[in-house]
Amino acid sequence: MRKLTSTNAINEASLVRNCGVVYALTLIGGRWKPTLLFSLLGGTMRYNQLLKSIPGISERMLAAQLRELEKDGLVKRTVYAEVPQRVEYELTALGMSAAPLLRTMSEWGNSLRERP
Amino acid sequence: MRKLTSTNAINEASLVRNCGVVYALTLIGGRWKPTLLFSLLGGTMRYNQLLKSIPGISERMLAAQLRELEKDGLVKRTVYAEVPQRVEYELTALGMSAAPLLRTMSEWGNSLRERP
DNA sequence: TCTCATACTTACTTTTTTGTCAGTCCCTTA
DNA sequence: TAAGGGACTGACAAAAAAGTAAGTATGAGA
Repeated sequence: MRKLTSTNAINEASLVRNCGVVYALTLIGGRWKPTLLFSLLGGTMRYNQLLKSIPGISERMLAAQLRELEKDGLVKRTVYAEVPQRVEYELTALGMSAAPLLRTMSEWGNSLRERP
Repeated sequence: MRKLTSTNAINEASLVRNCGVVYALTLIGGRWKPTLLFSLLGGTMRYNQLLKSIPGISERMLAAQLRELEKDGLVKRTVYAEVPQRVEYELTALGMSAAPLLRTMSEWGNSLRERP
């Protein structure tokens, strides 16, 4: 749970306000978010499909990160009135707009990995 | 302190290994790192100068984030044999190479901020 | 010897994030 | 009536990140 009046929260809020990078990090910086975004760049996926395709992720974290991405408008969640239940996740236009950024980050990261 | 055998650490390590984005986030994702990088993009700065120019940062966090940036090769620390002590921080070539990425992130972040 | 400036450390607490795991809800078919 | 699939949720615990405050190191000059 977040404590809005902690120094930590206040510092973070102020950094987010003043810095687009920090704000971007709140959107894509969660433990499993880059992986989720990459998965969804490949197309729409169901909850269980994501769960099985991402090694190590727990249901709680999957649901939590998806909820955040949805709240931030990067991901759209669609429930189909079927049995058994079917819920699909896909990137919104905003989510798609992260693709170039993810690519840039990935390239920069990988280039820094290979060094003496 | 880090506990190398926690599920958390294992998950993180595996994500870092498989994903350049996650690796990039370990380099620039700390609370104060984007701000520090932006400050240092403006040129060499001393410890106290950074401390005073970044509202809210504590000495512990400043020193810690600088040490991480230095360990990762993004920042160079130079000690001058003077009295009183003088320590300067500047970006390395690797640190400079983050500039386009920071700009991209900043633009993406700021563009997402303005929405209905 | 005492104080000063600069640049940190260290020990400890609080806050936040992540992980574990059992339980829920909604129908449907046996 | 029970079992089953799919998609979660909740309570609690562990780990990690961040914050607080006081202390250390160094040599210079009063």
